[in-house]
Amino acid sequence: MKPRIVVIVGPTGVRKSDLALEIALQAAGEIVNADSQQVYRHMDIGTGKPSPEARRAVPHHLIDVVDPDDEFNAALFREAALAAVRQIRARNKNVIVCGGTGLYLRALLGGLFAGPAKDEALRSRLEGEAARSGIGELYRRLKAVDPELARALHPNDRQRIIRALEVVTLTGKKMSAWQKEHGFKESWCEALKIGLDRERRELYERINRRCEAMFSRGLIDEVGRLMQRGYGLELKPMQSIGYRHAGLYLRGELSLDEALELMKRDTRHLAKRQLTWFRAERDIRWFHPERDAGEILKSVKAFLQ
RNA sequence: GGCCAGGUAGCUCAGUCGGUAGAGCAGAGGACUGAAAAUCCUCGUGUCGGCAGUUCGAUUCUGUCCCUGGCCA
Repeated sequence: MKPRIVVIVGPTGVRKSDLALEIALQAAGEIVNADSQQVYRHMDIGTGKPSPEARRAVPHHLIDVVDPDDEFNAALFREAALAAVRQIRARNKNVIVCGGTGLYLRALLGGLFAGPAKDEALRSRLEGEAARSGIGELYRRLKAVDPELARALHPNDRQRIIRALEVVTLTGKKMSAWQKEHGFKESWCEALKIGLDRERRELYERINRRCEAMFSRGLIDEVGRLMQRGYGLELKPMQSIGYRHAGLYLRGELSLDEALELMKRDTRHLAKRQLTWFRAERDIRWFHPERDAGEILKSVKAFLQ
């Protein structure tokens, strides 16, 4: 019989973490983080990690598991998250997955096709070509080797075009074929997916205030400390929301106020993309984080027995 | 009080040598299989400040009034 796990998703700032904590306390659970930024050590304020008190009250997994200059991605996430799930279940506790990174959640619940990891050398070669002859050239090549995927991608989507070329050259098999075979079908659990959302105005208000709070709690200093440790602004997690803005401020390219306003805007945009992702998933049950708190707990308990 | 510059999309502004208007940002919607807090796509009708005049026709010209900013009193 497949294990039952509770999954809490939603846009940034909606109040997922508090609710996950509440559920974990009430349902003898432990939390598995599914946020692509909270995995990094030393990045606390800007990623909105749960507080030390919360982490003391309930074990949180997949937080602070890699350094900012370590490689991390959806596949590594899946592996580590599955290991955490095994541990939790060995302890006879319930698994509460909580996070806003749609791809990570999908990778965890449905798997990824067994394609190759990224090949730095190949990628930079393709990047170089794109820079020289334009991404259109790479798109044309993709169209020749994998017309089906090319049709699904926009000619400007350089990231996906390069990944698709990487997959064919490394495996000799079209990415569209990999995808069709796989289809995220590696389901190993039965998930109760709880989506959290609230009125857009209110969500954006919360995001704005949260960004302000992050600034006043010392986001700029946190970024300064990361740089002192030798983590440059070019690193992937240092380019995430809040960190890149603080970096631009520290380099004198933005005023404090501009940095804050841009961070708010980019966070709002992120929330919207997250909502687009999760709305497309048909098996999510949507709730309001406060108004429906009682109902959520009830359905979680019923689901877990 | 006088002079000057403005009042056009939620914001900043462009424009129409008279044929009822368009960019950026904001915002909305969407895509997403090892970079995902990333990457990418789509979406712009609003008494063109009010009233009157000239005109076949005014947001565009004229007059007047109102508002905003600056300078001078």
